[in-house]
Amino acid sequence: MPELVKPPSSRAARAAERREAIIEAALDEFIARGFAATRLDDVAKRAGVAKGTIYLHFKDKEALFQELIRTALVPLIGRLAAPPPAGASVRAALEGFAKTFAQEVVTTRRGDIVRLIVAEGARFPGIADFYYREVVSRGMAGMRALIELGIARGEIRQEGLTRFPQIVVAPAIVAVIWQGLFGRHAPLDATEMLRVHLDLIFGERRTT
Amino acid sequence: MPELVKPPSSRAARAAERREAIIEAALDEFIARGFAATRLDDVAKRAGVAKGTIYLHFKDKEALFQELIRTALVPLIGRLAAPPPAGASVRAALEGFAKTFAQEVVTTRRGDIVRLIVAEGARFPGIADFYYREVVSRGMAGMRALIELGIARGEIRQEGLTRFPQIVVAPAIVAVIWQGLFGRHAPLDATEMLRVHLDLIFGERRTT
Amino acid sequence: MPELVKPPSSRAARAAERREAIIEAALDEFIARGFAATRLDDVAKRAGVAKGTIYLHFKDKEALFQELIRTALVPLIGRLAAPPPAGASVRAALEGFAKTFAQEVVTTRRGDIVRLIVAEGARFPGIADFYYREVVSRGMAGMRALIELGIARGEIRQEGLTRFPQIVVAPAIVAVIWQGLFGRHAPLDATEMLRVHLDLIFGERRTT
Amino acid sequence: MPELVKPPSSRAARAAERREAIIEAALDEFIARGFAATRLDDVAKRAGVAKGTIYLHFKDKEALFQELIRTALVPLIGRLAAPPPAGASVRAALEGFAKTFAQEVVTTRRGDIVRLIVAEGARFPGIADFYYREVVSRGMAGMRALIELGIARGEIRQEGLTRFPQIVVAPAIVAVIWQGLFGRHAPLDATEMLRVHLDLIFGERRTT
DNA sequence: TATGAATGAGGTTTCATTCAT
DNA sequence: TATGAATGAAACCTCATTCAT
Repeated sequence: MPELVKPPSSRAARAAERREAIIEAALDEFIARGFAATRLDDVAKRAGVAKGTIYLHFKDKEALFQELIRTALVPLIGRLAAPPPAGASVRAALEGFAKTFAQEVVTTRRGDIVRLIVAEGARFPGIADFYYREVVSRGMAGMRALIELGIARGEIRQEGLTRFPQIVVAPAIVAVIWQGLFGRHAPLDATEMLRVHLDLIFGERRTT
Repeated sequence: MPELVKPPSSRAARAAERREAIIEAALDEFIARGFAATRLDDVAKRAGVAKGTIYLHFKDKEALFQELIRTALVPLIGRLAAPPPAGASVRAALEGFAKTFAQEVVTTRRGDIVRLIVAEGARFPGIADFYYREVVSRGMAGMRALIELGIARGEIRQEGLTRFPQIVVAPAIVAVIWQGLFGRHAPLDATEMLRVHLDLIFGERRTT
Repeated sequence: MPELVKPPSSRAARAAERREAIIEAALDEFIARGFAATRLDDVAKRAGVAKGTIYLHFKDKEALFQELIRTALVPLIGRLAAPPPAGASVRAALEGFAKTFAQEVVTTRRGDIVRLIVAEGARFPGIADFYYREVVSRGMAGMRALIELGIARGEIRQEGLTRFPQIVVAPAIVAVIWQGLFGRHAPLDATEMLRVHLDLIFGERRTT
Repeated sequence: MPELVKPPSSRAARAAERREAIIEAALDEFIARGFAATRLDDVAKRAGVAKGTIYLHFKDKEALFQELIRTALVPLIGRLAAPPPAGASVRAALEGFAKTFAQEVVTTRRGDIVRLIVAEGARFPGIADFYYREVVSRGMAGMRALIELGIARGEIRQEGLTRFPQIVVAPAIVAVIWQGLFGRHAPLDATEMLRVHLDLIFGERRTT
């Protein structure tokens, strides 16, 4: 009878749960304070484990941070690699993307994660590299393909965009940063801004 | 001949020089490590003063950081509040701005400062507020005026830009961040990107 | 046989021991140097713990000092609240008190504690208040009751003493202070002095 | 024309004035914070001189403190060595002394000085020695002479007091300490207490 | 003689990491 | 595996003292 409290959890499952709890708690703390100012004590408290337990799962504070960022990126990657245009127009695809981004990234913890990467990335080459490799380069590639499709279909005129997909994404990134820095005093209607930006790329819209 | 060693340096002047040296050194350290991870010991060493001297000029580490950011912003503000288009076209004005930005901000310490603000701003409301008040809101207002002029002159078609001058600036911001995070492995031709972006706004260019 | 090294010491017990050691060491240091001049480094060294350990038990130096004083006072309070006269004469009761005080306070660490409170009390209102509430006011009340009893029984003539029990205690206090300041060069026979003082209050003694 | 501002002050007089100001300021600070916690910066500010000036007059912080105490004691010594009874009764002499003490020491800065000595004396043997030599031993001798006179004249019965003049002074000392520690919450009528004490020594009074 | 900027040793406090239980 | 008391290096900050002016 080794399991008195949580019968259905094997020991391994319990360990995984704890690990999850630590990651979750650490994410909150890192977002709130940044890497250097975060105390593992607080992480442990928030995760409901002892401080030493963190070291059973992660080599040290930096390893926790790095694994954290990687874990946190998975859902983001999922989102981006998700719906290819299928039969719809490129504009529709980008509008969908924009809407999703405005609603599920800019003002949510996903946005916090992006801000965290922007803030700490320069100090953690490993993270910047990983982020570039796993998210940015893929995202840029996908965006470029979409732009090319748009050009091929005549939806997009500006051929130069192919070389700088960043231009298409830039307002979304700026929206995330804006929200973090100035959102409190000068909130930004990200959805509407991204719509205007798509109008700029595709020409004045006729539908919503 | 009362001044034997440093002719024009009165004691007050020397103090001002030291203060300058501290700010300069602190800027470098804060850029390299972020606020929390910067050691005042290192700042002092780099500035060539004793640790205690920092406290003659700044109440504490945070005050140093805040004053630093303010001081560092002055030149940026100067750039932004600079000469309005005068007789030239709006496009020419923005091209000038873009060129200046690409050359004198993105890859220089001015860019580092912007990145520092982006990274630490969320943790220092005072700084974010100050930056918004002194730089961002002014910049946005100036940009909006320029956009309106462009629309009035028929150079710009997209009227929605008036509501979101951020769209015009976004690629420049993204260029700064990109440089900091991925510049090492995937350098970005900011000048060219901004040019493409202006093409998007004004239509394909014919002149440079 | 699960306990090989320190049989009765559970982890909690060991922690309590350390706390005790810190208090003990701190008391010595505070007595020797006063609050401001005491170094926590020395306290840690004397207690045989690391500097950081002190902070596991006490919020900061001041909290250590305050808790210390409180802890140190408990035995003193015990002494004072101790034996009511019972059947014996008031003089006998006071002689017992005086003897105890002269032997167990004036020249012992209990006296050092009293001196410490006298020296630092003004700078720590909390301590002065606590000391007044827990020791002085109770002591005065007890002494007043004793004086009243002495007057009722005809042992004491001077009715005014009821209003100023401090007079009865004053030589004892002065003995403590004298010992601390001049004891080295001009030792004081506290026992004899207190005896003379009781003679003053009760009239020339016939018994010892 | 060397004196532009303060014509009648010679340079030496000005120096003496500054020295006086420093002592005055230092006394206030030492009383308020004790020796270790007093900052020479504050002393300088309060004295209206530069920090360095203190070192022109005193070797270091400790020398300032020691000289201070000596200087501060002069008036006290004057009081004590003052007019012997002349023709009046011993009781009258002691009543005069008690009154003066209650009014001009207990609640004034002279009392603060006494408290300062009591608080710091143990840490400064030089001061305790000096104080003992210059004040206490003389005071005790004077008091003993007075007691002997009282005994010779039949005013005082208790011969043992000769050996412990401290008993006569004790309530005065206790009043000073009480005022410093508990005066705020439980003020003491020192004048009345000393009167009761004299009644104890001389027998119930008939005159004031 | 007077100044006060500068120094740097030294103090308090924090916190990542370890390890006995 | 989990705990959390203990560690001690290292950070921030203070302040007595010095010295060029």
